Amino acid sequence: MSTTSVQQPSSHIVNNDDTTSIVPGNDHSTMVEQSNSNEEDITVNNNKTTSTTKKRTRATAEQLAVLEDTFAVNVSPNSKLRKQLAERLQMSERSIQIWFQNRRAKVKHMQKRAQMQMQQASIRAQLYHYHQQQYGAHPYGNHHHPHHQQHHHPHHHQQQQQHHGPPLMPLQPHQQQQHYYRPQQQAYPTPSSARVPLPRAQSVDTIQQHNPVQLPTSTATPPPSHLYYPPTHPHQQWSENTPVESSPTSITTSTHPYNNSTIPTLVPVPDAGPTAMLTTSDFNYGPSTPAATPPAPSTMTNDLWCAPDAFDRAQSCSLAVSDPTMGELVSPVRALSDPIVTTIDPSSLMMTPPATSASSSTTTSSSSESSQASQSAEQQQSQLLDDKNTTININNNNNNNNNNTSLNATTLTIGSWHRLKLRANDLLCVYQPERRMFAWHIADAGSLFRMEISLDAVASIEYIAGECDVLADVHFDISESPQFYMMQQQQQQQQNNKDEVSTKEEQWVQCSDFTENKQASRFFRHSLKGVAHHMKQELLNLMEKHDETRRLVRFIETPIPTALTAAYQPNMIVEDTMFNPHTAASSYMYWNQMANTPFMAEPCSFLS
Amino acid sequence: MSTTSVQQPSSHIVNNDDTTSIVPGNDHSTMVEQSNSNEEDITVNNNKTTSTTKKRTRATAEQLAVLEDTFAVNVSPNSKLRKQLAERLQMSERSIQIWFQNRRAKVKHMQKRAQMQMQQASIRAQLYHYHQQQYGAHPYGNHHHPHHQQHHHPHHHQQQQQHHGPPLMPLQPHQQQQHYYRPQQQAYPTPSSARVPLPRAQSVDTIQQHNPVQLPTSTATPPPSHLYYPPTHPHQQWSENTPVESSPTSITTSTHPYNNSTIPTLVPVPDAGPTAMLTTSDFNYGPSTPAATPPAPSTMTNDLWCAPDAFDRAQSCSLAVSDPTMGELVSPVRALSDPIVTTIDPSSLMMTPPATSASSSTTTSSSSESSQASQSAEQQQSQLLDDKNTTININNNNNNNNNNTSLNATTLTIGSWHRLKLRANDLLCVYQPERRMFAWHIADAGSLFRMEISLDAVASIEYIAGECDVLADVHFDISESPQFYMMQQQQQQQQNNKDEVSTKEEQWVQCSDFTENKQASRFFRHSLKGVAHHMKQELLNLMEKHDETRRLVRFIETPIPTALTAAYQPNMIVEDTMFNPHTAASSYMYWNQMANTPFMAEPCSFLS
DNA sequence: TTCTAATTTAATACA
DNA sequence: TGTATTAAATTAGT
Repeated sequence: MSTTSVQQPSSHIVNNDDTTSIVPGNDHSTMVEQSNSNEEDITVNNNKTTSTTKKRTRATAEQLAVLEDTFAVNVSPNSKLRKQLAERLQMSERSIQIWFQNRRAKVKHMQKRAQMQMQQASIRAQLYHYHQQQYGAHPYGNHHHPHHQQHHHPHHHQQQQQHHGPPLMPLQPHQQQQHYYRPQQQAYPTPSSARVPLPRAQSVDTIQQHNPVQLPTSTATPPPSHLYYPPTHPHQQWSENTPVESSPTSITTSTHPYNNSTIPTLVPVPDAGPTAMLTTSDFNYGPSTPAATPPAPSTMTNDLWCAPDAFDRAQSCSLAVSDPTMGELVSPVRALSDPIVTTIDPSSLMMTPPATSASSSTTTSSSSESSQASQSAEQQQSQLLDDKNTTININNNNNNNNNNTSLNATTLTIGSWHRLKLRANDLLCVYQPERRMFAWHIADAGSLFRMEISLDAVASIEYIAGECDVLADVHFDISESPQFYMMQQQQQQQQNNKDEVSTKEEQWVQCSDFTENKQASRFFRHSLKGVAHHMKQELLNLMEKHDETRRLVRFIETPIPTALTAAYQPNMIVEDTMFNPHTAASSYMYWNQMANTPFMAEPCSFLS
Repeated sequence: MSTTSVQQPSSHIVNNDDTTSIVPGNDHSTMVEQSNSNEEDITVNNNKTTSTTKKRTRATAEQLAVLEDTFAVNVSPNSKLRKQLAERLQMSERSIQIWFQNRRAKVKHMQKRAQMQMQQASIRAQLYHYHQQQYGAHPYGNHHHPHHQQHHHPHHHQQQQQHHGPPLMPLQPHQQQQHYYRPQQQAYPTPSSARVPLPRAQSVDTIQQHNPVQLPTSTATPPPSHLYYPPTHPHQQWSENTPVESSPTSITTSTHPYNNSTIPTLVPVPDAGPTAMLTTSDFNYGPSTPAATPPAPSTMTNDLWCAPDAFDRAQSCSLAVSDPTMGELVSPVRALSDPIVTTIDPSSLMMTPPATSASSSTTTSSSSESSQASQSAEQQQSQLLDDKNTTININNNNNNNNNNTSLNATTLTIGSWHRLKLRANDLLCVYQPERRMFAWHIADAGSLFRMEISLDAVASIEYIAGECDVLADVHFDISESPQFYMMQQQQQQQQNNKDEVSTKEEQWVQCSDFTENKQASRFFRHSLKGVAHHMKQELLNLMEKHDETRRLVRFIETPIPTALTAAYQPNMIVEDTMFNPHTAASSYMYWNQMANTPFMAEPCSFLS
C-alpha cells in the first residue's frame, strides 16, 4: 500500500511520514524561492500585462519562418547566432534558445512517436497476417472471428490487449513498451550534432543565386533517414492506373508552412546508417573530397528533397529571399561561410548517427560554396549505389493514357522490411510496359518513393494462394537490386513565387535504397500480399496485356500448409522472433497517423 | 518594441562559440534512459483505433468521479499518482495528465471569466449609479438613454467598454487584462506543489477512522482565498426574513459531484493575503507548531469548509469509502499518509500565495489526528482577529419565527470593497433584535459569509437620498470592527452517511475578515445602497419595531449634488481610480456567471 | 453553441 | 543541454 504513493524520490517531501512530524523549519521561502528563479526576472519587463509568471508570447509567422529556416540549417545555434536571431526577430535570446530547445525536443518526440507507430503497425501487420493464416478472414468485409464483437465493452479504454483474448501473441503491455524503447537506442546517435564537422552540400542562398527563379523549393538534401509529412496534403495522389482519386489541383493549395492541422514528422532509420539519400547531393556525413563532382544545373531543379521539415524549410527559404529582413540575417551569414549556417546539414538537422554507412557521396550540388564546405573523409565506406547519379524522368505514366497494369497489393515485403498499404496510395505496384519496368510506389511522409525492377531482372513471379484462398502472395524473384527514386510532393512550392515552381511536376530523383538497412539491395525476393482473387486477376490481366511477362508468372493454387507457407515466405516471419524489435521494427516508412482506413480497421478488428 | 522581451540573465549560455567542435563519442544510452520516464511511450496501449492523432475518448462517469475526486485533493498529481489513476481508470497516463491539465485550465478559465464578470458588473454598477444620478432613470423598468441599442456589435468581444459610449471610465482592454492576470500572480505560488512541504490539517481517512459516521464532509480548511460553487445549488437560500424563496429541501438534493450543469469555480483573492479563512482550521501554510490547540470535537461538525472543489471532494471522500475500487486507490494511500493524497492540502489544491497574512490559526479542527497535522509556527504574524476562536451559534434566527428586519440593499461598500447584489440572496442585510446585531449576509461560492455589527458599535445610521430620489444610501458608521463568520452550505453532506450530518444546520464559524485587504477591519463606514423608498421604509420599519435603533438613524432627504454625494460616499468612487486594478478589482466574492438576474439585467440594459 | 479531449507551443525546473 | 512538465492557446469532436 505504502508503495503506491512513493512518488518521485527527488522532489519528495522530507517531512511527513504520518508521524505528525513537525515540519522542521520550512518556511514559505521555499515556495517563494521556487517561484523567483523562473519568471519574476523575465516578466518584469512586460509592462503591458502585469503577468509576472509566464508571458507566452507567441511567435509570429515571420519569426517562425526565420526560426524554422535557421533550424533547418542549424538545429542548435550557438549564442552568437542566437543573438543575431534575437535582434533580428525582436525576441529575447532566451526565447530563441528555448525555441530551439523545444524545436529539437519536438523532433525527437516525433521521432519517438513515429517509431512507435511504425512498430505498432508492424505488429498489427504480423497479427493480421497470422490471423489470416489462422482464421482465413476475409480482408475486406465479413468477419466472423471468434473474437470479433466480443469485447466491445462500453468503456473505450485503451488497454484492450489484455482483454482481447487472441491466444496468439499475448502481447503484454510492457512487452510492447520494450518495442518502443528499443529502437530509440539506435535512433539516437548524438544530440549534439551541431559540433559535428559539417559536410555541407549547398547553401540555400547559393542555389537561389544560381537559380533565382525556381528557388523556393530548392533546398539541400535532407538527412536521408527522415521523412516528412506535407502540411496540407498528407498524401499526394498518384495518377497511375490505380483506383485512387487523383487530385491534380492539390498541388497548388499549400498555404502557410505553419499549418496547425498538419504535423511534419520525422522518422529516423532505426538502426541503419543514412538511407534514402539523394545521390544528387554532395552531402556527406564525414569529410568529403573537395573534388566532388558538381552536378549539372538541370539536376538542381530536382533537388527537392528536404530535410525533416522540408516544407517549412522550403517555405522559409523563399522567405529568405522575398523577405528583406530575412536576407539580412541568414544570407550574410551563409555568405560568410559560417560552418553552421551555411549549409543545410542533415547531421545538424537530425540526430542520426554520423554515417555508419553513408550512401554515395559522388555528386555535389552546384553551389559555388561547395568548396567551402568542410568535408569529412570518413564516408567512403559503403558505396552500394554509386551509379545512381542521374535523374530519370519516369513521368510519362503520369499522363492518364498509360496502360500500366497494377497489382493491388496490401503489403510489400523485402527481407524484413515491410510496407503496409494503409491508404489508397500508400503502396502501388504497377508494371509499366513502355519501360518494361515493375515499380513499387510508396507514399510516405509527404514524399513519394519508388522502386523499379526491370522486367529483365525478374526471374519469376510466383503467385501463391493463401491457406484459405483469401489472401495470396506474389513473390518476385529478381536478379539484381532495384533502382530507387523519390519525389518531393508539389505542395512544396511557395506562396510567394509559385509561378515557375509549379512546372516541375513529378520529377523523380534517384536515390539510394530507402528500405531499412538497404535490404532491398540485398534481398531479391519481393513479396506482395493481397486479396487472392484480385491478385490473381491482376496477374492474369498483366499476362494477357503484356506478353513479355507471361513467361515469368507461375500460379501455385494449392493451399500450402502454414508452416510451408512460412518457408516460402522467408520475409514474412510468423514466429516469436518477429516481435524482436530488432527485426520487427523494420519498416522505414512512416505510418499515417489517421490510419483509420478500412484496411487497417478491418484486419485488426479481431483485436478489439 | 525590443524591450518587450528582456529575459532573465541567469540562465544564459556559456557554451558554444560557434566552434564546430567534433562530438567525441556520445552514447545512445542517454536517449534510452530518457524515454522511459515520460508517458508518451506509455500510451502504447490504445490499439483499438489505429488513429494516433486524436481519439477523443470520453471519460465515463466513474472515471470522472475518480478524477474529480483526485482533483479535489490534488490538482496536479505527480506521475506516480497519475500512474495509479491510469491503472485504476484504465486510461492512459497521458490521458490522465491531459485531463488534469484541462481541468486546471478550466478552473483558471473560470476564474478569469468570473473576474471579468465581476469587473464588468462593477463597471455596470458604477455606470448604473452614475446614470441614476445623471438621468434619474427608474431602477426597474423604463430606459430612455442615448446609448441604448447603440453599439450592439455582433462580436462578443469582451472589451465593450471602449465602444459603449458612457463617457466615464473608458476602460482600456489591456487594463482589463491586468485584472485577469494579476490574481494569478499570487494565486500561483509554485506549480510544484507536491514538493512543497505540505502543511496539512487532517487526513480524510483518519477522520473517517475516528468519526466513521460524520466523516465525509470533514475536510481540512481550504486556501482561504478561494471560494467554491456548489455543483447543484449555486446559492443556498437563507431563511431570514427576507423575501427570498427558502428551500429547505434543497439540502439533500445533491447528486453526482460531477454535474456538467454546474461549474465549481475557484476565485483567488486578487491581491490580498489569505482571507475568509476559517479560524477553526489548523491549516497553515508554513511550519506550524505542534502545540497548536486541538479543537473541540464539537467543532468538527462545522469543519465543512472545503477547498475549491469542496463539494467534489466531499463526494469523493464518500466514494473512497463506498466505492471499493476507489478505496483501493485512494483510501489506502491516504491511510499511509501520502503527502499528496492523505490530506486535503489547500496549497496543492489551489494556487494561493503561501499565506502572506494568515488569519488566526488558533483553533484546529477536532479530529484526533489534528495533532498529526503539521503546523507551521510562522503564522502568528497577523492576528487581527485572535479573539475569535469560538464558534457562535447565530442560528436562532433560522427559525421562521424571527422578527429580524432587513434592509434590501443592492450594494454594500466598505472602503473600496464592494459587494453587489446580483441574486436574491447575494446580499442580505438584517437586524437581529435578539442579539442586537446588524448582520450582512453574503452568499458566495457555495458558502455563506456573514458580517456582524453589534448595535452598540453603531454610531449612526445615515440615510441619504440620491439625487433623483431613486436610490439611496444608508451609511453605518461603526466604532469597531465587525465580526466575521462563514458557513459551508448543506450540500456538502455525503450521500452515504448523511444521517447525522444533516443535523448541523446553519453552523456559523467565525473567521477572519473576508473583505479585500481586510478593509472591513479598517474602514468603519458601511454603505448600503438600495432603492430609495424601499430603504427608507425599511429603516422606518426598523426604528418602529426596535426602539433601540431609533436613536441612530438620520434621514437626509435633501438631494445632495452629485459632487457632494461622492464626498459622502467615499467608498463609491466614481472616478478613474476606480478602475485602477488595484482598487477596482476588489470584491473578493465570486460573481455568478449567469448574472442575468433581474437586478443586473435592468440597470445595465442601457449599455446594450 | 458549450464542453471537453487532444494538440501545439512557450516556458520552467531539474539533472 | 535534454528531459519532463506545465500553462496557455488552439483545434476539434460531441
